Amino acid sequence: MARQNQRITESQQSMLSFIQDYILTNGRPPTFRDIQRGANISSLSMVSHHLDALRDAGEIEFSEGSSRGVWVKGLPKPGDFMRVPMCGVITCDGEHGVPTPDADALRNAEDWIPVARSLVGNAKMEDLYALRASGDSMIDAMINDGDLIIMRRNFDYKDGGLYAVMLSDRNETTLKRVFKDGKKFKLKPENPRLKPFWVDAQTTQLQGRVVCVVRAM
Amino acid sequence: MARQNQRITESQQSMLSFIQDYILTNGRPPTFRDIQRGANISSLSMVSHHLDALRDAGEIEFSEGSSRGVWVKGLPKPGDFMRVPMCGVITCDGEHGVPTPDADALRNAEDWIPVARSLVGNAKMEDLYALRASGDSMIDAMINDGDLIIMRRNFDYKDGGLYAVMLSDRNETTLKRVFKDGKKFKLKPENPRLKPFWVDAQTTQLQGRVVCVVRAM
DNA sequence: GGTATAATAGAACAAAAGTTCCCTTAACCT
DNA sequence: AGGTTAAGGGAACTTTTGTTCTATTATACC
Repeated sequence: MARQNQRITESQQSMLSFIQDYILTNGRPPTFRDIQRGANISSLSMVSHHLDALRDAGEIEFSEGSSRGVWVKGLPKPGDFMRVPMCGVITCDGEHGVPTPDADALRNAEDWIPVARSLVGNAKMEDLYALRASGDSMIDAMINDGDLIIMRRNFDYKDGGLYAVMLSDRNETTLKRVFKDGKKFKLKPENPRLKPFWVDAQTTQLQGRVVCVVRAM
Repeated sequence: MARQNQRITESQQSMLSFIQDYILTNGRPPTFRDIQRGANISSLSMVSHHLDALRDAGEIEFSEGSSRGVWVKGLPKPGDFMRVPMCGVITCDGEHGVPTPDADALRNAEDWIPVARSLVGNAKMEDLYALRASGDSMIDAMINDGDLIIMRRNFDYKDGGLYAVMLSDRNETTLKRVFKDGKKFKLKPENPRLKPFWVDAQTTQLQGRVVCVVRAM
């Protein structure tokens, strides 16, 4: 039986760190010989042994019979993330409003924000874009100056969500929490200290849904 | 000269999509033979040709002479991200306050949140943990019910940052924006409608710094 | 001290994977 | 139609890389 089932030795630990660093640095797993060199293991068979031990200990997993098949458990994989194009600034000063970029603008953006897929639900990458909030005009929606706002085009309407709302009669686009109320929309600022108000559904367009707000500090 | 410097053919495009999908699904790049099978390319030499074309078009990059060396440009790499352990809930009702887990609690957390490294600056992974905000008691700090708060132990003090502040005389821990003001700390709620107040630096401990706030909707 | 057991080193081997060559087919131009 | 050029197909070849085997050294136990 494998004695190493519980604890791993020092050289196995250093091997594990090397493999993790290698993956983080190079974006792909190392070969056995990469590991031998990088973690100062004396022979290839030792690499193989230690890998077995690490797998028994539940630290790594690897697909046998194929190259570069080692992976450190729990390490994030590229598929856990998406890139979202950065498409401008929300000022909400009435003049600019909330920008709604088209497909071309999305594809050719120069700035891309990496975002965990778990944050954006089942949204397709083509439908997502990011905006930067400017000023404190969205403080009612609990959005602060500098916040990153991730928006989704082609959303499925969900009552009570935050939307980029276009009021065509006032020629104004803002972010508000939206509820359907017969032939009217109830627009409710996110801040509970402010009162909701109603608008006519005919003169109202929901241009995008706020999927996520990120504030780095 | 290579004609394909500008545009890529249809089969090259489908090859590119396959490679991207493969990386996202498997977490490592495909081999030439994987590509041949997966993208229905008739021969290995065609795979090689198309890869050259895609590289000339700036769509991919690859390290020659080593296996699984293809990478789609712009695709996020594991090194772009970190995992942050989820360590409980902030209620801020005076009874619980803001939890401050120790190193062991961090390592053995059951839930891990993937976070873009660009969000957390130069913080080490061991110093980061995540909390879930509960209730609207932190609305003054522009933090809403359900928000994900990423905290950092072992921070370097930065004037004007959001901190988990422990007031030992009141036996209370809350999140506030902090400024040094002689021998006192000025604690300023994030909401500009509320007034700041001062506390004695001696009876005050800064237990952690808020690095990032994430709100999924 | 001797024996059994595990750890180690080194090399050879086998499989996987990248590279190249040559011939065929299609497209294009005059 | 003929010739030139690009695209495609297939296979052989070389390098990279995973696997295994055996002889050797260290360790533990009696």
